[in-house]
Amino acid sequence: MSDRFDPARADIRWQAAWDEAQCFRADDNSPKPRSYVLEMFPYPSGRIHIGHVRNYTMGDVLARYKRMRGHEVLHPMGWDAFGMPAENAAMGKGVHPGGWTRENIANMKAQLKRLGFALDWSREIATCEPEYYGHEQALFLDLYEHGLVYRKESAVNWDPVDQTVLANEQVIDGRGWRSGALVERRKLSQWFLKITDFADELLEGLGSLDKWPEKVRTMQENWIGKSQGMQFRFDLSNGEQLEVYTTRPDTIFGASFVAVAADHPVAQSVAMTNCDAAKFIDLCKQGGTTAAELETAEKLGFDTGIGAKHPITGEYLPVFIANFVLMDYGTGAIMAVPGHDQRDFEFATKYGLPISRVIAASADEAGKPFDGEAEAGDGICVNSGFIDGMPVAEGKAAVIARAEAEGWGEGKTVWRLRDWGVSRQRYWGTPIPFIHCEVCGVVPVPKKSLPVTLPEDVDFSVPGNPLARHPTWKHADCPQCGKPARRETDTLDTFVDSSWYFLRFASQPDDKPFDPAQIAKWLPVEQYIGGIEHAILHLLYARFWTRALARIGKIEVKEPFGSLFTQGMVTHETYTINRPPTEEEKRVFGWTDEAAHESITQYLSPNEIERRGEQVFEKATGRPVKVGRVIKMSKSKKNVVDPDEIVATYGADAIRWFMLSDSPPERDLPWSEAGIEGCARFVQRLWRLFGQFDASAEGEDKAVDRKAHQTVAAVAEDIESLGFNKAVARIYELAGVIEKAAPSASRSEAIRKLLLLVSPMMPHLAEEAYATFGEGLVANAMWPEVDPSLLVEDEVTIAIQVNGKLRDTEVVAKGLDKGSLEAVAVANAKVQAILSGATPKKVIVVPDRLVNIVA
RNA sequence: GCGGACGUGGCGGAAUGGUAGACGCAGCGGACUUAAAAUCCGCUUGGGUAUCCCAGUGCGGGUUCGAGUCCCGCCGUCCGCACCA
Repeated sequence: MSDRFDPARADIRWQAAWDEAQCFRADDNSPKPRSYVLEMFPYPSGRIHIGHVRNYTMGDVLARYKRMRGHEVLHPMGWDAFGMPAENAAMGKGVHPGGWTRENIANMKAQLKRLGFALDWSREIATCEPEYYGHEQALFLDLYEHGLVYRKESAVNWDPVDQTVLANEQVIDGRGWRSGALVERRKLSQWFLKITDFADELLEGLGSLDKWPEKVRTMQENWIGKSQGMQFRFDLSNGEQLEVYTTRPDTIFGASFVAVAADHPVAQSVAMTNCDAAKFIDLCKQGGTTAAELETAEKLGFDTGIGAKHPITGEYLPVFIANFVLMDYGTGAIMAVPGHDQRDFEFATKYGLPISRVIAASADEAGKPFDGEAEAGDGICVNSGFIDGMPVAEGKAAVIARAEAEGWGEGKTVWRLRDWGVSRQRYWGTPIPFIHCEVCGVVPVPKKSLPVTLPEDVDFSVPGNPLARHPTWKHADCPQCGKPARRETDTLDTFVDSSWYFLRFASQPDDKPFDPAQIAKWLPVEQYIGGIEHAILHLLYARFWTRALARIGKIEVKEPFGSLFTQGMVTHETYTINRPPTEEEKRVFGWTDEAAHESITQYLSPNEIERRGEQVFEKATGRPVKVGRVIKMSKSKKNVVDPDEIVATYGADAIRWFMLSDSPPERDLPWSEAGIEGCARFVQRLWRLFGQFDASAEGEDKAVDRKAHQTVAAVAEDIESLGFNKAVARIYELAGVIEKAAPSASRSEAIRKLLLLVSPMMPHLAEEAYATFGEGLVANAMWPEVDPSLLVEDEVTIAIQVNGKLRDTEVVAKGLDKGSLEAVAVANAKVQAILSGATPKKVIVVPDRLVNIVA
């Protein structure tokens, strides 16, 4: 065995050996217990990001570990290959989205291979290939046949200059990212999936997901947003009725005005005759469509002059059109209670409307003024007629009961969850398989004609949807009447692609999306791993899609992901230097010489800096560099590192080890050059240790045996709970113990165990060393057995406290009874010194842990 | 704005309500070496009148024999918000 482990040679050698032996190919017919380990598949942006390395290393360790425990493991990989970046590349660089994407996939696949992941590449899928999206179209038609797909009008961000629909991320401060034009909300007829039909199920289902993080379940619960409230009607002064919904019927006596959304029919009809109202509605249409934008915008309103008769007091309340009322939630109209809703409070303050208290902590506080903000909390009803004195919950029920008795309203459950709009006015996505016929209306493409494929010859020289302006593609004959008709030119949201890919991984027949029998065998995914940023949308859509397929009888499984883990981001320091502006910049930005002394802050990449002791300098110029905050790696801040370069310098095992070390996997992991060097040193340290394996060594070393068995048991637990950083710490400890131990059979056996323990984490090093043992591939080895009798210690160190403060420790036999422990503690010299003859008031004894003497 | 999380040495972190700082990184000292690298050994929360004592887990309160952990109120940071993936 050579003294140094050479990753450059070993990585390639063992990756080839695994390929050759097809170690990681999942056998659909295996009799072994199954484990489906899945990491969220990547968008093929071109290069693997270090965050991917972290994600896939975690999954890989688990997959390899499960194999060692005798499981048949499905660990697949694919590409979420549709989406905007490919179109942006097409517009920016003049390349075809398909060519660009496929090239990226080839590059990233090679990068993943260099990291030595135990993936079943025979099941690789790319969502942009007709072999995948054709099946998606078929599933979409199945949902359509079962009434789960429909069309309705919905708002999009419209760029009036580029004449195109913008994604939310393309709207910056209310303006289009390319044109700079003020964005408008415009309505288009679009395709929707009836996720709201499943709102109850999706909410209920969360209860069974006990292996999901609590926070993700809470976020989904809030997102679905079930609320029980009251829907009721105001009689308007113009003779019409206005239906409103409220979650707080208990505050009805505090209503001081009524507000409707800008696109509410009442607002529209006012606008017909009142041009100020029409102008106001136009004003409301400015800006983007995101909730954050709508809710942080200044509260604006327009008094329609209409009065709404309060159903209990009979008083007339003014009706406003308000920009903070959402048409999509409830009825698009609200009763506003400024005292107990912050938005209403701000609005009332601005427009001088009454703010009255109807909830208070107690009856005596009925007259208490507000402290500059609404009070949304609990309490009892005050100034509220027949519900005075009732707690909030009781007040709600009483008001609903009265409304129902008098016929002007009723209790109603309302969901925050909206139906899923899947139409995208873009090229690089799954074509929606429908045809618009003037005679027959909207007609599905017959399944035998699937897939509807994207045309290759498209023009990205102007903004907008290339499908819509393609000269021939959209012309198709109506499948029903045969007359010339028009193809749907919208494509599907890419979240649809990622809502069923885990099913296709488990089974991929040519003639249908999947084989239900195989789905039943592999699903649910035993462990799903990905970023927290997918906590709501992707995970909710995938749950919905799975349930929808179950409801229409395509599969049995209802929840796709049995256990979910959300990993943290990889972060890095930022480096900046200040430099004076160039002549060019002075000219372009119009800086005068006086202003030009203000220097420009420029980011540097980790490659462009060097450390000399504590200080950091720019390599090229030697100027001092300012070290900034540790933040998420991003291209704009240049604080990125390239996994390929790391692998080339330190080897795959070192970067894998770094990804698992130190930070708990759910938290952020700060990348550091020093850290990766430490990992590379540990790889070599293990190599030297493995080289000391001596099958002929004799003699027993109980302490080493004990440590080895304890570590095997603990690391197994840590891996199963994805506590990789804890497993890493234990492996360091075991390595330290073995290094200090004298040669013995126990020591050699401990070295063998250590090798097996690290093999899921550093598979190349482990193979290289295991090869010298002559026992085949470690990838096919079994996890070491644990002797339970070696797990327990016979002595323990207990803490001796006086008044909860540590004063000493004592080593005692494990399991010593309370009385003896108390005697040991009281006899302790330091305790005696502190007590100085006094009798303890009380003694608390926790066996094997501590004794606390209360003096 | 709404929803969700997080906060412990110089840094990443460990700690079923029971010895705070395991383990790693960085740093310092030493051994080996002509020298360097590599490797090995030791030290490393702060303060003090230093074999000992005091303080200490973002801040302020509380529960408890005992709180990093539980409760209440702040402060700070991060993530999501439906057309980024």
